[in-house]
Amino acid sequence: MQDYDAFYASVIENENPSLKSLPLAVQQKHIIVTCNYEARRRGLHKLQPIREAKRKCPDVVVVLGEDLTRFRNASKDLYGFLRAFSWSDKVERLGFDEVFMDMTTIIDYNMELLNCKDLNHSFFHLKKNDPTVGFSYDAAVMCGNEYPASSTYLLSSPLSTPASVGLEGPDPLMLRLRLASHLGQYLRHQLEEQKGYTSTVGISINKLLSKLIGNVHKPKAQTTLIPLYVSPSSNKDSNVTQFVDSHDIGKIPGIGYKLAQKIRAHVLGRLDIFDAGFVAESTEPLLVRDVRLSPGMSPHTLEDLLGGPGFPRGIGQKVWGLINGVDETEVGRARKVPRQISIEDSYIRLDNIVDVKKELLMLADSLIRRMHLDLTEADDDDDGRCPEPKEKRFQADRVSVSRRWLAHPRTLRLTTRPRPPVNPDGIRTRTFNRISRSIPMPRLVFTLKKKREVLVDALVSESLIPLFRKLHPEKSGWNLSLVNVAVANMVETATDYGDGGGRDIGKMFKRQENVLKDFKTEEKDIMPPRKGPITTRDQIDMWCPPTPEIPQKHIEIGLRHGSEEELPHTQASLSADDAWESEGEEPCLSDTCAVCGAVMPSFAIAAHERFHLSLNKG
DNA sequence: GAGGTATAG
DNA sequence: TTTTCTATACCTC
Repeated sequence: MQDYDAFYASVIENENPSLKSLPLAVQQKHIIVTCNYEARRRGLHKLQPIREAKRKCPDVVVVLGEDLTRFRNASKDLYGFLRAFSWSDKVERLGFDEVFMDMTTIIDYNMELLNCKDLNHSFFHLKKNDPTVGFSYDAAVMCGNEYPASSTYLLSSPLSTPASVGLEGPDPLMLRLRLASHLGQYLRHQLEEQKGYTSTVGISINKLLSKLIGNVHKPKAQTTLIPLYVSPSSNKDSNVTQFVDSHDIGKIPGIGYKLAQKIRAHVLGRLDIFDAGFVAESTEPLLVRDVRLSPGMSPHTLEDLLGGPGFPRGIGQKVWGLINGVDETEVGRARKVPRQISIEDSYIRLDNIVDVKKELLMLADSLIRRMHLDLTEADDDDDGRCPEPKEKRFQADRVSVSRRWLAHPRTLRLTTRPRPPVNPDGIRTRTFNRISRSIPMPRLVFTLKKKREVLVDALVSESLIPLFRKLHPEKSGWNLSLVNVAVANMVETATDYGDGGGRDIGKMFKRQENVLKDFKTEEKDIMPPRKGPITTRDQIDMWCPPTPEIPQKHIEIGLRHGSEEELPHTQASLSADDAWESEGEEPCLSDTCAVCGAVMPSFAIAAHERFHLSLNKG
């Protein structure tokens, strides 16, 4: 696991390097959301009220950070940078500033190339096909910090830990972790030199442990957790168990506020026979060790204790694993588009429809900007996803000005957080809850031709205001502390060529069929009945270029490009957009051909692609 | 799909 | 026991 040090503050510092030596804090509303390490040295910390921060450190530089655009962009950039080092694409972002990387394959490869006779002069290979790319390192030693600290065993064996050298030579796991530590060091240096960001890294055998171990030395550092299992006959705990045991139960990732409360109530409640009610409310620290060793503790006990509404099934097993240092969850694969996009703002008081509409306009505007940024790409061959090297591709002699959708969200959602109603008698406040209403995404917003302002106005008056009325039917009496607008439930457009290998038209066809199923149901759901019968033949004639015109060779070199010559994008795009705009007339969903990238109504896709397939065969 | 809960940074 | 502005996974209906 890798995380960028004081991320928001680092982004600001990179934009304005003169700030680097000063105490710097990033403000959202009335709090400091994060601050650099100089500010932390002076007593500032995350989520601190600005008043307090300014009192403690009057010369702190405060930067407003409610607009997350620059942080999001920096995060994306760094993520892309790190992702390029992965061979498996198992690179998962957690928030804006943390990245899990599963480096198993690259470590495996380098383990095999290791010369056991001369570990000191090893070369770490970063590319399979180019043996010159990589860096020199000493595979006989760990790089960076170790846990437990290396000094605890250096006395007995200067080059390796007791566990790493047995009768049969170095422990392979130990060796793997050493390689990982050098890779971690390399990545941190690259990130700093090429991108200007310092980071801290935690290295271990699963997500849980790599995250926890990364916290041991910060910032600008790395730590590797050495499993160091003692002999099985011994009663002593492994390093892993000792390490996890020493954490507070609530500090374990995956065990949040609610779970920690329940576990505390259970364990402390049994220990303290007096006044269980008081203890149950307690927030006093409770170590993982005390939970693990508490009487009757087992996966089943935990399932009974923790299972229930709001929690996933198998939570008992999951938590049991966590408190034993076991975490089987895979590092997620890099995704092309996010699952959802949401924009929100919080308010001191928002209690009338005029202000609400103003806010909705602002939020909707940001949302549409973001949809264009994150859900579309340049409609251009050189978009970075094409697996062919540049030279092999056709040089596009046209200017690419248009964009195409990578995914269409199916759902639009509005959520609000009403301010807890003040009951006349007491301070009775129901839990801090958000409520939401959602509707199918209005297709108008997928138009790329209209001015954003037009789409925003339509979205607000035709969708968001009605949603708001559903949430808050009363004309007054409400007071909101937060409003959020989100799009979710993405349906990816099947234009993905990037499976690493050659273009398998059959495979793409299969994928496209799956997506089509999706659109077919949608057609059934929202398309009005047709006025007259449209035959399959009609559709083919409308959207398929004549077969004999395209030479076979042309297709093989550049499928998409070749076809675009027959069906120029601008024309296809125009037609599709026209379809969007003619609301009542003949509305149809637009889609993009998986083979050539041409845009056309989704009903025409299947026939159009069959056309490609027949070309490929014959 | 719709609405909610929990967790994370 | 929540501040901010997000994002994800998974639950029930």
